[in-house]
Amino acid sequence: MTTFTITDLAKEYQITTRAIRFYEDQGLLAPARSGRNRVYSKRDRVRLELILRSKRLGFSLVEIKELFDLYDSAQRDNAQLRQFLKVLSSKRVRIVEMKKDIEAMLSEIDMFEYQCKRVLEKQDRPKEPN
Amino acid sequence: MTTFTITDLAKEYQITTRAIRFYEDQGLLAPARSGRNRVYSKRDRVRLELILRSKRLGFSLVEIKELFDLYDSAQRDNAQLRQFLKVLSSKRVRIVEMKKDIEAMLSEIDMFEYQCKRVLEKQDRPKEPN
DNA sequence: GGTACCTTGACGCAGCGTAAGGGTAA
DNA sequence: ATTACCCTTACGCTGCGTCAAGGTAC
Repeated sequence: MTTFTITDLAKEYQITTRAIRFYEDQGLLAPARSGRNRVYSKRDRVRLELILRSKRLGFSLVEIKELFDLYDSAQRDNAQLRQFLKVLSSKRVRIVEMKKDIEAMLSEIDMFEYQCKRVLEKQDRPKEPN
Repeated sequence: MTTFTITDLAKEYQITTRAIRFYEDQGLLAPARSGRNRVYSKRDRVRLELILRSKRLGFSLVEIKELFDLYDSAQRDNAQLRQFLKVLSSKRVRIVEMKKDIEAMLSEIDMFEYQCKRVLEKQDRPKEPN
């Protein structure tokens, strides 16, 4: 079994060990222990990846935990599985909204760049040299 | 001149007046006043829109303020304009990264949905009819 | 004199960053 | 004994939400 230490994961994902411990505090991770030390499995690592991506997309830790819990209980409970599907589709809606924000932002950046560059060009050649 | 009250903007963008005042505290907005009351111009509204979109994309208020300040000084200062262009392109990099996160997330949601639905179908028809 | 706005405080919560102080294994 | 990890505890900052307490305009 491949396992990881907390610093392994911290380095791999460019975060602090503090953050990883905090996710555990909040019930998002539950690594095994070897004495006092935390030992992370591949499954823990996958969870951490999901946490980080979700966070980058603006989801709160509470939200992420709810999804994890729902997913876990959906393995045994059919009603929970249907609920999980519902929540998933609502997340999808939000993500599609974000995609729109991203497109809008990119085109705004394009516009700003275009305008700035025109200003600079004008100043480089004050009188258009025919 | 079209102007807006703080509640106008709060309602339009579905945020609290508290948030709008907070952006002012942080130097991101500087509405005119009519007595003690804040009066927002179209330009203020555009700024607010930019703030909100940037925030939804995970930019910090400090970052947004720096961009605003840079943009303002770029109107007069050529070096600042070049600096502004640099910062813009770094923002673009981050946004493109986010776009990848979004695509990854969407395909993960697709996978989860597909798997869940298969489980449900199996349970609806325990023994494949025919 | 309501009610429907506006104002300025101020306290509280989330999500960590950043030491502080200490144990453990090579 | 130093280096290189690991641990827990705790205080501080950001970005507001949410009262509180009051002023102003119709």
